[in-house]
Amino acid sequence: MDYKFTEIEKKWQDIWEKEQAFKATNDFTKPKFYGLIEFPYPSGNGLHVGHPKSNTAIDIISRKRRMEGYNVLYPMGWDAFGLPTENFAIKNKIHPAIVTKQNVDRFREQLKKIGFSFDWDREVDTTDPKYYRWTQWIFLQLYKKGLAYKAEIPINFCTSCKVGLANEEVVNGACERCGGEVVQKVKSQWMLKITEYAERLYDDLDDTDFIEKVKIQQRNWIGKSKGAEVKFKITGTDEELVVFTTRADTLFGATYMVLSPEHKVLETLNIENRDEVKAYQAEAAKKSEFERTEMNKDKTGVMLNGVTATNPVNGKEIPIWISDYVLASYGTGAIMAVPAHDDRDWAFAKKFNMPIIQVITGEGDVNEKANVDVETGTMMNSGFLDGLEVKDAIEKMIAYLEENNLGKAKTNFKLRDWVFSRQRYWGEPIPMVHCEKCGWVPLPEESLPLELPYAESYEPTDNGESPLANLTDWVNTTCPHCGAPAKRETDTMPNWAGSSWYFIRYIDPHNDKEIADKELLKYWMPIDWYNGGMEHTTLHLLYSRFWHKFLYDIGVVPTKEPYQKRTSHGMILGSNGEKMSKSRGNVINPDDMIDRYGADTLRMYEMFMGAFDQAAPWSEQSVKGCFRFLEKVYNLMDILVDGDAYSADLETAIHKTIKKVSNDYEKMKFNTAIAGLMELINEINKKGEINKAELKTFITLLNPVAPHITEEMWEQAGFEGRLYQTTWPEFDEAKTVDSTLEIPVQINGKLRAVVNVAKGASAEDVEKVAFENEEILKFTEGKEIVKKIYVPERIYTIVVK
RNA sequence: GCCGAUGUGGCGAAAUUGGUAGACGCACCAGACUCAAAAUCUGGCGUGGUUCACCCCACGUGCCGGUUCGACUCCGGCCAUCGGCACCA
Repeated sequence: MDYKFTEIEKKWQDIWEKEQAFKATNDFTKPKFYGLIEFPYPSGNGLHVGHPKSNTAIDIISRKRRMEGYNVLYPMGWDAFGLPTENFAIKNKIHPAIVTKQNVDRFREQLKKIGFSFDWDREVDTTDPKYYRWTQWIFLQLYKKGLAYKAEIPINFCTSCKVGLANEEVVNGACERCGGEVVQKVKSQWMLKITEYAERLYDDLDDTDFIEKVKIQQRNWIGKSKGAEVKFKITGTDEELVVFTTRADTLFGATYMVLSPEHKVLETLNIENRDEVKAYQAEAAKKSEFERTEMNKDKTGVMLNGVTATNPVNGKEIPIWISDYVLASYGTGAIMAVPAHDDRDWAFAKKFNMPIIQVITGEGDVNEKANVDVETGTMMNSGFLDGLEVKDAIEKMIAYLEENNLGKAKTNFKLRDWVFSRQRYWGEPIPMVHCEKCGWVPLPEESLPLELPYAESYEPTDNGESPLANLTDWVNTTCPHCGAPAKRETDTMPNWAGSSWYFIRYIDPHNDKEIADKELLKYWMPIDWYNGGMEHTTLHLLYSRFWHKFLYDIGVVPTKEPYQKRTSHGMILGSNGEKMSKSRGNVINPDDMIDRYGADTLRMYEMFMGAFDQAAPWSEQSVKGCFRFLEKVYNLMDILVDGDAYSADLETAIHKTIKKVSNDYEKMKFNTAIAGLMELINEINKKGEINKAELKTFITLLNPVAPHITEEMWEQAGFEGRLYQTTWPEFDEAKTVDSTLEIPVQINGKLRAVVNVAKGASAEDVEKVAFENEEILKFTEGKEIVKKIYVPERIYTIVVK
């Protein structure tokens, strides 16, 4: 029979839609499963082959869960605000809303053609005012709790996109999106205090089932360091300089201090060489943060003349420097320099002839090279710490500092607050109004959504203002507080805003009273399984966890964490092994694949191509291999015979396969699950017939991967109801083992024979058979047998001398 | 520099976590079918040696060493590739 995949796939997609096959019900009596994949950004290029990889994986789990009796929520939506759409709109003079609609329609159609079991009734779109009403609402809650604030800060500014960027969006000094040059620019920006949640974002990872890689990357990004703050008196004044150090034990080795050029205290100090300092500050300000970190080989700096500090533990007077190797944005913007045990301080000390004092024992001369290998060691030149082990010395020093009010234990994070303003059109308007009298005033919640006004031109302005600034009719408003004339905020939100909570809206997408119904949230949260790309680990994943924790704190959501489990798929590379990109000309269009081989083949190939979490190159030859397999599957209809129990000669193979496929799907080892099904079909074809019971199990196991062809076969074979409504097959552990076993026999670790024994044979049984074997006798005759080892059902080993 | 991952046939890979290395698929080779080709089916397919052939033997999972009856798997030391972070005190 001909495998007419186009016809079959269309037929079943229509039936599923008509029957609302994958609708999630609010049936609280059933256990729930909430499966999620990152909703796509509907770009003009259409669906990428990477999308189906993630989607199919969770689709497989979702389909399996339904058959296991779960109430499954597997939704889809659109993360549609963002720069590419806006840039496309500017270039082609089409309104971004229209571009978005076109792209969404295309994406939806493409996704439907692949047969994902999404509940399409729950579609969300971040650019829909009914949706972003709640994005704005969340912002207002953040504002009320003091977690959103406006600050004049140097931001990363992309000279090409003309937009401010979060630290996370700057890659090697360039804009993450366009690769344009990023410079520092001081602007008044809305900021979100993600740093207030740093500790919890770090610690609560312990309660999740995220894959280890994701946890580690998040922890590194949050960058927790335990240490101490230490106060240094500025000699002859009452002023103090506070530094942060992770190595309080090395305080006796601090021979000078360094301040960042931006340090506030510099304004008030009585510096003799003020001009020199000013010149250095100006120089540093010109450089971008990237340039400052790039030029890290050569240390520069200026010593403050006429100002010194006192080392609090030994009373020594030490000089103070400014240098751009000290960052204003981390710790206190000031450090104590311990050149003997820090590479950077050492390089600086060498260049400017500062004294180097070794305080921890170790090999090598600290005058030649800093001794930084000081996790262990004994204190020296350190007064009351002398002779202590490093670990104890840190503790003792911190205790000493606290007792004498010279400092205290302190934990610092690398994570910085989230720059939330964008000077762009295509984003959620920030629902704030600036009044001369009242300052920043939030819009009343009832007035939301604050809709994005229609604009003729949405090109960024040259002065770095948002295009909304040109819409004076919209900008000019009245103060919600006092009624006086006021101006709206013209910056918009970053596109991370809409994606930071979308999974909440899926639970109750049409609710116009609240973000989502409490009972429903209680039932559906948390998300049981979330799959997505590693590239979102430090951006989307962290931001959405932050918002979720905030919503938890104000009683909106019932769980501390949004995602119970997070997994990550490997990238699909072009057939040349390089990243797929238009410029490399190695892009595969999923539509082509569906036209030529069908959606089931596409789905199956993407699951079969390699380990799920690893990158793998595209191979059209292998796509054909999967197609051939599905043809073979379809041809099982030609050899179908009656039978309502597994036949004796296939029983073991089937039980084995049920076990393997069930386990492998759960572990996302889709490639080996499929290989298992291939093995089974090879065995069936060797036999030349399959009975109905066997077919039923076979197509049920394959269904999550290839839902269309299997549903069609289900109908053709005359099984009752629909395959998507059936239950997942069970296996009998006892029947997964063959009745006779092939036991390899090794002598001194080398395979010498394979013997057959019955299932459940004892070591004595195996020994008996083994020593009847000619090969074995050949190698054991006349030798002393030292040892015999039997690993049940695995291997039999003889050691001879 | 730091953190993480990876390294196995011509290629994508697998190995129940210490127990027959290379399952499954691709490519390739041979045969069948065909006037022929495609498709399909059957068989072969790590390297080397030996043999008419079946058999058999040795070697083989990035490199060096170790533990073990037995190592892709564990331990120690390197090398390479790819990600992420990077003057974070």
